[in-house]
Amino acid sequence: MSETSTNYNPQNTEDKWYKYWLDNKLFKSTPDEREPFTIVIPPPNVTGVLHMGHIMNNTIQDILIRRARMQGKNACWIPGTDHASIATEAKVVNKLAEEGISKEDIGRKDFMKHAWKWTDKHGGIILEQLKKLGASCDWDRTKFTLDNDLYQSVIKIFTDLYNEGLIYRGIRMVNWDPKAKTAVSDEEVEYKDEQSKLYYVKYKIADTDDYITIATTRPETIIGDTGVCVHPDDKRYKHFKGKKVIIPLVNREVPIIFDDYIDIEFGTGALKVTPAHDENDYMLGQKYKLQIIDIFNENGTISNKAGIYEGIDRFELRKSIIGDLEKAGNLVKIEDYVNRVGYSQRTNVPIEPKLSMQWFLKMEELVKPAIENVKNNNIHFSPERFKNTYFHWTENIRDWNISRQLWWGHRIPAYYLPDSNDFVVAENTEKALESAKEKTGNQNLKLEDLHQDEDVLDTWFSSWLWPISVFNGINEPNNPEINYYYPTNVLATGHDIIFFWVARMIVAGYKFRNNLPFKNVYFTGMVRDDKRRKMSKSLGNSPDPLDLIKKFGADGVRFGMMLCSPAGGDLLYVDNLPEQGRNFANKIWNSYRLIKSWTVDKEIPQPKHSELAIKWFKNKFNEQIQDIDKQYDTFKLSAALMTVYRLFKDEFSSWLLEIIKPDYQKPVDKKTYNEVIEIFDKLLRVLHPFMPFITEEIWQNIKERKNGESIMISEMPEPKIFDAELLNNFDITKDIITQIRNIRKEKNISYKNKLLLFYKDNNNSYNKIFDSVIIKLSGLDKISETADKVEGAMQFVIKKTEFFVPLGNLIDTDEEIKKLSEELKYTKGFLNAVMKKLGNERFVNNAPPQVVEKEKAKQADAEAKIKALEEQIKNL
RNA sequence: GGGCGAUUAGCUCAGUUGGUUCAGAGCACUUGGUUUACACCCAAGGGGUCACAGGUUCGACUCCUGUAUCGCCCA
Repeated sequence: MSETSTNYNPQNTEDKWYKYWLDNKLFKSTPDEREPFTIVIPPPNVTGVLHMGHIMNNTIQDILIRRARMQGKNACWIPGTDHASIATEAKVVNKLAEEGISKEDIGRKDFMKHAWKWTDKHGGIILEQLKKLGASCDWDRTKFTLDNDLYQSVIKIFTDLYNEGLIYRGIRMVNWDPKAKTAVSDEEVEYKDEQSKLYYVKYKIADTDDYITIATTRPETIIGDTGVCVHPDDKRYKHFKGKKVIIPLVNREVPIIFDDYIDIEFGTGALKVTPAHDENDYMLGQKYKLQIIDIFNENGTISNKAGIYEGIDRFELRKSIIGDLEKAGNLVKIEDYVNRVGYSQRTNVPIEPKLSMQWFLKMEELVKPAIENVKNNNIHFSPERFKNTYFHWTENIRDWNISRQLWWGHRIPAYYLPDSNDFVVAENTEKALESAKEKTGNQNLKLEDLHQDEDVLDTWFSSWLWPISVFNGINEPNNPEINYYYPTNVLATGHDIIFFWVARMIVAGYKFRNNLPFKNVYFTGMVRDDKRRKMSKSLGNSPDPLDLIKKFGADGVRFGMMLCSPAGGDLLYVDNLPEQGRNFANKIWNSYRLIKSWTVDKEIPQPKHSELAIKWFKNKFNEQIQDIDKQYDTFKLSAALMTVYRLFKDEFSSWLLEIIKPDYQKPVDKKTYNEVIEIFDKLLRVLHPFMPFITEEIWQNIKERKNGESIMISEMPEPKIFDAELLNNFDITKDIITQIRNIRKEKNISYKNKLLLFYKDNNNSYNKIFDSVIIKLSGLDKISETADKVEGAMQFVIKKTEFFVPLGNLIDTDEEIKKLSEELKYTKGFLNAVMKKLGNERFVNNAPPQVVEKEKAKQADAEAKIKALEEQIKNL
């Protein structure tokens, strides 16, 4: 890009520098003697594409990792993807369906070929997109949860846990997703309030003409009923003791049972019991040994078990069964009713509670260290409030259903013996055969005789190992990489997966490494639109991040994202955020252009104002660096960015550069030039983690750099001691300059007309140190002290000092008196409030001495100011 | 139904252990400005009873109780 271009153009620099970083292997990390700083990426779905949430999340990680790298740590950011069992399999199934193929038709082996083909085609796109954002991952370390070593890790862990007796197989009521045809975990069910109906249906009491009426929201499950339950204390039904009822339509005779589980007030106080399709009914069924009739097929249609309606969809049946019940004379009435319905997060169809054979992991013992080490802050959460949610879940932990009825994933290493439900669990087929021979005593057993479990493991059952398995720490627990990089430093992830992933990783860390997986967890919020809706593809309210990068530059997008994303808080995305980022990039660019446009004259001496301004800025810089460090340490990245932003824009550009800027077409002195380049260099470094591209572009140009040098491996400035009094004096200087600027504006006086400034130092408190700066920025001829009032002058008071700017007949005396009187009135009011406090005995006696001292100081200051103001008014 | 959190300027949010830099920032807004780095800019300015009601305290945005509204999690 031409250096004269007044607008920064990111498209000319971003790809260039990313390639430079890659070519010079600057993202690469190998273990060495330095302190490691490790982040593992929350692996996105391998066939997914970048969305705004990824942008925010990965920007945060990149900022942290780039800063650590510049602080001299061995920074390692591991990228990768996960196989997203349900989501990916669903995509492949859909694609095959378009070709008229079902996965059952082609079988497991061929299906897997298709799935891998799909993965190869779409996989990793998201990682390429992250490069556009500037992500400084060590790409040579890219991992995928189905890579051979990661696959083996999962199988090994399953086997070990099984052998320890922590994994078991059992029939359980699971959340069945009839579309994906798999069980999903409790965490993957989303409950929604739904407007529905409550149907009242009467069941005939066997061998009588009596009826009992039940209320249900799910009339289609009537055909699976194997009992009716009432409360033992319910007077209405006492006489039914020992009786049976006839289930309508199917004419099944089932017992009436009595249990105090029943809520007498709800509906009719009589509950139909369907043990196969409701968790509580199942519990009742077990207790009273009721028959279990599973009326559904895997896809949500009616099975042949009930004997009627076979093949009809569950929701179709709900509609049609009502007519049938009415015809049969069993329908009593229908009421409107709001109830909560569980939906599968993956496929968004209503969950069907279903009994099925699943694999479970016992969690009760495993979770204990995970609770303890968050409680004692070994693992720190930011923001801390997420601990509450975390404890609530971990302290009420339930066994984890780890099997999924899918093919895409880690296949459960359980091998069934011939014609048996008995099985062996082993890491590979050879070992399985060995165990099987042992178990059966049949030495002639062949591999073909064994049948491996058809199901795969929950995707999270591989993700929970991620911080360990990316370093191959499961298969080779003592390899140098895992020993060096683990535990990792920070995990940055959305708070929505605190249970799915974060908690389980902590469990895995302690179980398999006896050590925490990460020291800090930075929970991000959700990216929402201006109406606070979550951004999602289905709503169509999310911009394409790559378009944004094209439009505003990666630096601009990163800046916009970070500026408004407090830890854990939601980010309301609007277009003017990256726009602000782009504008700021442009500001930085123009500061560079300004400095580059100066010609340097070695002969001229450094002006006083430049020397002072640079001295001031260095102190300001150190003060601000201290703040920034504190903000980083507490993960307040938005605040840190804001501090850098204001430091650059306000202090550097608007004050320092304006002071040292040479007059038009005049050269700058060598000393000032060198020093401002040094300052600029440091500012760029502080900015670099947030805006890596523009800072590199300018950093490479402000000085001669060697090939392979880069700002991203330069040293991050560290906070040094600063002179607070000097900073304070400069603030007063700014006040004075602002006052004079206001006078110019008010009286319409051009900067071409030089002014005079007099000050009357009443208490010997005015420090003249920055006078040369005031002269330069206010367009003054000179500043002089005066012992008396100055006639025909604009006046103002700062602290205890009176100032005069003589303007002769331009002065409107009445106007001035009015202005000064207003300030006097305000100051008197202020003093009044202070005096009231000091006059309060209880305040003086009870408040700590330094607070009282402060009030007294306020009093003295206000009194001095009042005196000065009264003086000025008298002058007029 | 249970739990957690929020409510501060038009918008998005800071406000660390109650007391001068505690009423703030950015954006938006208003006014003025082509003083040759930047109009993707500069300078100046307006704007809040800190949701409401009580209480504790010499003193409350900050602590306590209650109310209202909203959000999230769990059942």
